[in-house]
Amino acid sequence: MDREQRKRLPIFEAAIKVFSEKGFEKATVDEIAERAGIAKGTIYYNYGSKKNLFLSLIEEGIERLETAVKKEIARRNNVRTKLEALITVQLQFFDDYNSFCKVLLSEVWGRDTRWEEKAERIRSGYFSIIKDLIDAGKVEGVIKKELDTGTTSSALFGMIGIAALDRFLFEKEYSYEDILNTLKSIFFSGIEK
Amino acid sequence: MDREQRKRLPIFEAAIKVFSEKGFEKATVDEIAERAGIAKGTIYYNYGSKKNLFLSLIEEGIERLETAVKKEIARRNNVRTKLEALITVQLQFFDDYNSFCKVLLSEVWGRDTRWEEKAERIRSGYFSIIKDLIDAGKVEGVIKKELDTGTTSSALFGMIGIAALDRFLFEKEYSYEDILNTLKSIFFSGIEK
Amino acid sequence: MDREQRKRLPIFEAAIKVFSEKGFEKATVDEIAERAGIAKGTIYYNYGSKKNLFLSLIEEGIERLETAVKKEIARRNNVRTKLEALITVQLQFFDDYNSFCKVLLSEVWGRDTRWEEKAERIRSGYFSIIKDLIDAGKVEGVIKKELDTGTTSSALFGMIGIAALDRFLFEKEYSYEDILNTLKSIFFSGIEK
Amino acid sequence: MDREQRKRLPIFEAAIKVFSEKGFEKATVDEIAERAGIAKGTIYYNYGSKKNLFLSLIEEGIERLETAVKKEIARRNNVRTKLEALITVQLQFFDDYNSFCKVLLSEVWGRDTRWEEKAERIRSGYFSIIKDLIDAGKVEGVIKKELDTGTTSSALFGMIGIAALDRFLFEKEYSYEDILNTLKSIFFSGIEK
DNA sequence: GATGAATGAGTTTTCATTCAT
DNA sequence: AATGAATGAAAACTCATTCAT
Repeated sequence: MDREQRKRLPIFEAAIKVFSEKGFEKATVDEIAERAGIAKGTIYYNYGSKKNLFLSLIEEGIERLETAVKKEIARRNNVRTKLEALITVQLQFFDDYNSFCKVLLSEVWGRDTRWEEKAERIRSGYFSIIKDLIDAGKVEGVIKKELDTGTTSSALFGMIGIAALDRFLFEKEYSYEDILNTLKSIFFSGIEK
Repeated sequence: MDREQRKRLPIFEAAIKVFSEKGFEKATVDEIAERAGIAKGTIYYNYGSKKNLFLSLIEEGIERLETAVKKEIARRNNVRTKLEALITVQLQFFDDYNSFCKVLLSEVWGRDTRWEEKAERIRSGYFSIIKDLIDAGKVEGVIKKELDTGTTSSALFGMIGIAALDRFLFEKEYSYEDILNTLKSIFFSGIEK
Repeated sequence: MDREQRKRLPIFEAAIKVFSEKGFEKATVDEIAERAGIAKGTIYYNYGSKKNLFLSLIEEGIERLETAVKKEIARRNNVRTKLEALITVQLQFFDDYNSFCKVLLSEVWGRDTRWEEKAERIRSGYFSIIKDLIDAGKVEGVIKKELDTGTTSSALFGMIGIAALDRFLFEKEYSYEDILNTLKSIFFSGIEK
Repeated sequence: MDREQRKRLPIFEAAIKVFSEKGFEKATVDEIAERAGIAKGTIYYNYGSKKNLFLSLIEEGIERLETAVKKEIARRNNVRTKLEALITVQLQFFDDYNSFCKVLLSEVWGRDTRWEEKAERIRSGYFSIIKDLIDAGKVEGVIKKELDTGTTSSALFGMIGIAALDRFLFEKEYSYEDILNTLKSIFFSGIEK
């Protein structure tokens, strides 16, 4: 860990927690500083502004997701297994970082103008991975050509995300395996017998 | 329109706009009042608090969605067509009120503790409609029994919601028909050929 | 009871309660109206303003005290028994209307400029009764001439008032007789054996 | 004066003035800040709330009174002179800080529930000093045993307080010596010849 | 006479940001 | 590099008062 990280890391972790619990607006820099055990000024020294701290967080989070997804995808050699891997990794990510994902969904997907280009870049960056897979599947002939690629991609992201959040946040008990199998089953072959 | 509505309606409409544009926290009562063309005190006289105004909005919105969905469902006589109707109505609703739905998703589905019981009641109220249909389908034998009902319901809600928002908010051009058909196709028979 | 009183009385009683519980500033016209079971406008129709309602209350209260005191004083024929009567009546009054007296002490005696002439007239009106008795006592030769009349009067008012309030408001149990005897004993012959 | 005091002191002094002139409710944090020559936020940074600022003031004031009283009491060796000292110090205190005392009387003694425990602790703290002296006097045999201790204590506090305030606030001219002697004379040997 | 919906000036409080140390 | 006291703009909310009905 380099010198810069020594201060940045505790801030990062405290920020995730506070933003998750309170949402962007309700979270205060004071509380983040206190939980990180550093002075408020230090946050401004390192990140410049609350907004920028938040964006760094989101960026870092999505990067980790992207990295994990891309790594797993690279290890498979057909669209079907690549998509299965994507679902598994994304679900796992939502499970591991569900409070972060809550923020992601409500603050980044929920808004449009507020986070401007940066949020938009983050969003479309991840989506293009899915889109590329869908398109590849059409070319390979394993995915129905009549499906709209954009809709299919966001539908996949949405079904995993909302289902995951709903399970992880609102239900006390749930079977991770059941969720995963249900999602795969629906996405690949639909609900009908 | 009775007397009570004379002042309440303009507040309602202004509130929807402002909350949609800014989100709950960023929206100010001052702006809502100004846009409604009434004094700020009038909002407090009628709604008691900003939070309560927002909740009334959400409640009214979900009620309209529920009413529309239930009405269409009642007119069909099997699970497949009922679910098709639900998808159609929900997509239509997201199309008609997309800025309202953005708030809905980010403020009500995005948070847990913040809106407490009322938001929770609203959320689970709508979900139980979907769950009942899924369960009925399993009984009828047209839906795979191995699917987890809860996951299936939230997956459906999520795929429609996120796809709709993504299309309606971020894309300039989109085909409503394509989105609808894609969603139905995925949900009922999956993406695979 | 004449027509005017039919509306004024319930307002009066509700006002006493609310002002006593909350103090002048914290008391709201809304609450007074609600407790009186009439519309807010009616209070303004009858009293013109919150301040005026309050002042009417104080005036009426002091008038009752003055009347009771004067009546008892008139029935005695020497300063000693007149003063004893005054102490008894004032203590009784503070016991009967202790919440009203709390307001009296804190809002009228506690302030100077706020209630201006009217409060001042009320205050000095009651004080002059005591002063006259003290002076008469000096002339009669039963009261020490070296005592400052003004100081003696306010000291008497203060010892009764504060003692009464302290007993009636802060102590659960107290003996009315003990308080009365203690006050008389101190005022007439001091604490020393 | 340490660093903390550099900003706290001007706030303190401005607050005393404003609260004394207006009373707690009518006083505004805006005015206190303006008179202290600092920003409004600084008051909240240092005291947290208007209520807390007020309470700190009262606490500090009573502490000074208590300290002064205790110091003088300790220097005397019998109840009579101790009580004389108490009367002198309290009267002096009311003379020096009469505007502060006005607030003290109306906001702390006038209310019950509003300032809750803290105000109650302040009140009973001071009263127990007087009570202890009275009880000691009874034991010593110099004070009449038939007097109720509680009533005697509050009567003493009340006669000094109300007399002082009445003189210092409402009369243009008064003799400090006359007031002091009159109070002592009444309290120890009563008004009668 | 009585009402109560509407008002808007005025208050407390919060908090991101700055900057002297 | 790091700090944290100070700031001030902005926001939610209150409530005495008015006035059309």
